[in-house]
Amino acid sequence: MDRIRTRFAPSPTGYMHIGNLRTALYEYLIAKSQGGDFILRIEDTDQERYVEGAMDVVLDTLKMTGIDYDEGPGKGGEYGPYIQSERRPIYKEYALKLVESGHAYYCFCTKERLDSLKTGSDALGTSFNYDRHCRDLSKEEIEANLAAGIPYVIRQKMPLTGTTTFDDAVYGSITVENKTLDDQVLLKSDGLPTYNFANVVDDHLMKISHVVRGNEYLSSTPKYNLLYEAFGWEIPTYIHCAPVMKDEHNKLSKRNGDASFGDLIAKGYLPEAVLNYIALLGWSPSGNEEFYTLSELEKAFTITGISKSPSIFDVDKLKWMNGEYIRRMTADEFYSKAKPWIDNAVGDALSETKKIRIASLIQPRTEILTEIEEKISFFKELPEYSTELYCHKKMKTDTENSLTGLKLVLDELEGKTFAEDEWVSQNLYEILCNIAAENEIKNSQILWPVRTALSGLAVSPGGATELAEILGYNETIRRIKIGIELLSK
RNA sequence: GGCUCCUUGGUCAAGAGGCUAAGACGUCGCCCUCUCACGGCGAAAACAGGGGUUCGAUUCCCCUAGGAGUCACCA
Repeated sequence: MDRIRTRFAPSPTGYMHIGNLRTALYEYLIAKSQGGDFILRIEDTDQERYVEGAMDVVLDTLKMTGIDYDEGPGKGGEYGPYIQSERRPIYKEYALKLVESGHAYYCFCTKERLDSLKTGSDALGTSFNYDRHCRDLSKEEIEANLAAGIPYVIRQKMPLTGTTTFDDAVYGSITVENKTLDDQVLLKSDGLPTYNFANVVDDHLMKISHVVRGNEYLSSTPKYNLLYEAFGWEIPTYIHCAPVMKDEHNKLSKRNGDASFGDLIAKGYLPEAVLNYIALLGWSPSGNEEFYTLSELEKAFTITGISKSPSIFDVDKLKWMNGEYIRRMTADEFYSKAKPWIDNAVGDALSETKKIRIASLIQPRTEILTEIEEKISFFKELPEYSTELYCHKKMKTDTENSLTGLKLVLDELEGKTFAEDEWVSQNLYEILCNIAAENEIKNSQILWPVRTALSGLAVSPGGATELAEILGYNETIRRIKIGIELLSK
């Protein structure tokens, strides 16, 4: 069997679509799971869509996710160039070969003629097919038109009868009637190939063995097959993937304002988590394991696990998985990822040690990195809060006993000096619980008021004594006094 | 509209003639607990509908319904 070779062939739009990234992933995995090659080819034959810097988006994404290509722009390879606009002369040459062999023909129809055909078929409510007006022009007519410089396109000459069958590794065998196939344009009047034609030529020339793409191409695949046959080329294995959806009816798309890969990263998702999640969107491993690194995926991936029906992108599950990745990090790893966000939230107010302590508190409470800031900004500045916060049914607290509790704590702590190793959560916890015991009240009637006074929030990343440790003695006393003052009004 | 494809819980999905129809997210409940989260335990929740084939269909076939894709000198 020949070497497995797959390719990712994005058109550079400056937006890394999640569906495209998933296709790239599958292409990479199919190749790598068999020890094959993964090629990057840029399809930029549509000059109108040219976007500055768009190729960098593709390159950066692949780099960030670890999807490394063996051949492609910037890397070279045996079958370059890998940018379609640099391959221009190739396509015409192959189109002409098809004309010679009788599988394609010159078409000199004007835009106006085609438009009127189209409006005619629209009126009938039927599909538009080219009426094959130029299909059987005589050699003389063609020569004359060419000599006169009349613009032309080259069209594929479809068989008029019979059927064409192709096999897809996901969808199985699909057969269509040849008479439903349009004599599609292969070479445009500007001399550039259409996507369908360039794809076939490039895939063959680059020795692509497995063509992986969205299932929107399923219906044009018979035309591909006919092209391969006309050239006498070996037909690749087709693998069509169902789309990634935003909801039941709509694809995930830039038009709908849906997040691109870059957007997700900016929102605080980790590239590994995103990759892991989308690997599972439309593909299922043989066991129940859901967590895979890229190299684990390379081992586990199988084409038979790809599903036929569309998958809805579930942000909730991605979030959960991202949180799971965060929780599985070592404390050091998490701190280095979280540091920019922590710095942003608390500035220089706290020492490095305190920040590390904060990181340890928020690590199990963070699903995406962007949540960090709002969770910890109270360390820097006590928010304004309502005394309602002191009332908690389960803690059996109200504004009155909270005031009492805070006063007891203040009495106990104020004026005392604490060594550094004494002002720690564990020790403070004992002190506070002792206060409760001595006064025969519930622990919660001390702890809840203190936690509330220190955070000014209904929920906080840590309990009373953990917050106190980080805030330090002075700030703790200050915030307790503020609480007492508020409750005394 | 023609052609092609798809259809298991709210979501991702396993299952390939006989199963109490997996697992995960989410939801809900309980436990743990200095709030919340983490963690632990548990619950509710699905084979689109109708016909066949078969001793037996989620699984095979047909039809219906619903959905998607495609029908460009766009990719």
